[in-house]
Amino acid sequence: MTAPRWLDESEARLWRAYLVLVRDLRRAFDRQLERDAGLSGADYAVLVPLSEAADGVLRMRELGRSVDWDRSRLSHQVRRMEKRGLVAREDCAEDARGSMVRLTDAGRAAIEAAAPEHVETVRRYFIDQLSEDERAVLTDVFERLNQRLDSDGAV
Amino acid sequence: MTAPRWLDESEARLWRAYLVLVRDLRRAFDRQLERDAGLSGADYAVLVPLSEAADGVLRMRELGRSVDWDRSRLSHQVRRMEKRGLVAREDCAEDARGSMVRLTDAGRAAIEAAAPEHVETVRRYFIDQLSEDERAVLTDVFERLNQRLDSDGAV
DNA sequence: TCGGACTGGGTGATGCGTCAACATCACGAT
DNA sequence: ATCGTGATGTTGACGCATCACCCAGTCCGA
Repeated sequence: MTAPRWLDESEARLWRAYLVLVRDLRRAFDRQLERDAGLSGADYAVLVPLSEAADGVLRMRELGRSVDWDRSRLSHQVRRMEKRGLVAREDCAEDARGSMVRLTDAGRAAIEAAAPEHVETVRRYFIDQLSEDERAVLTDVFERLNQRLDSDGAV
Repeated sequence: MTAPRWLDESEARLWRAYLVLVRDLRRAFDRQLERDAGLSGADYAVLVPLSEAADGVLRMRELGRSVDWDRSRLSHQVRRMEKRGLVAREDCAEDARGSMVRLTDAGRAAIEAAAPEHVETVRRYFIDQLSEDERAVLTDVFERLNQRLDSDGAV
C-alpha cells in the first residue's frame, strides 16, 4: 500500500478545467437542441444514423452499433421517441427476434431543423475556438486516451 | 439563411473522439468509485468539499457553491446521501432558512477509501498519458473554451 | 413598520443512463 | 430432431440531472 500520487496544482487545474468543460459543453448542446428543435442530445444521436440510412429504416441492432449504446439504453430511448412520434417500430422480416426502427416524417423534420444550428454550436463553442495545431494535438490526445481506455477494458 | 458550415473529415474526427472520450472516461470513473467505495461520481463530488471543511460541516449554500450545482440538484443528492448515512442534515443557527450538512463517520470513511484509487484512475486514464507540452495545451484550450461558454451566457 | 423583492431550500415530474433479469429466437453440435 | 448456447430485444428499478413550482425567512426601501 503505497502513498497515492496526488495531483499537483497544475494537474488539478487541468483536471478541473476538463470536468467543467464537459459539463458546460454538454449543457450548451442540450439546451440548443431543445430550444431549436425540441430534441435531447440522445434524440439527436439516434436520429443521425436513421436519417443517413436507406429509407430511414434500421434494425435495432444496427442502430445500436451506430450509436454504440447497450441494448437496454437504446430500447428505452426508442420507446420514448416512439411515444413522441419521432420514430416507429416495425417487425423484422428476416429475424423474428429483430425489431426495425423507422424514421417518421416528423422525425426527419426534427433532425433537419436541428442539424444546422447544432453544427454551428459545435463550431462556436469548440472547433472554431481552436488553432490548427491545437486541433491536431487534441485529436491525437483524445484518440490515444480512447485507445488506453479500450485496451484496458475500462469501457 | 446561409448554408451551414458542416464539419470536414478531420473536424468530425476530433468531435467524435471528444464525445467518445467524455462518455468512456465518465464511465470508467463511475465504475471505479462504485467498485472501490460504493460511491457515485455525484457522491464523490459532494464528499470532497465536506471532507475539507472545518468539522466536516457546510451550509447547503456553501456546498452548492463548491460543487457549482443548482439548489435543486444538490437537495436531491443530499437527500439520497442522507438516506444512505453518508451525511446528516441539521438546522442552521444563523439563518432559519438555512440547512447544514454534516459529514458522518461513514461518509468520511467512504471518501478516504475512495480518494487514493480515484486519483490513481485520473492518472492512469488521463494525466499520466499526456506529455508536459500536451498538458499545457489542454489546460490552455479547456480554460479558453470555458471562458467562451461563460462569456456567451451558455451555461 | 410594512410590503414587496430576493434568497435559501425543498418537492414532483420527467427524461437520461445503467444494471439485473427475463423472454424469445437462431443456430450449430450431437 | 433436439438440446444448449448465444444473440436480440424488452422491462423494472434506481440513481442522476433538469425544470417548474412552492414555501418560508430575510432584507430593504417607502
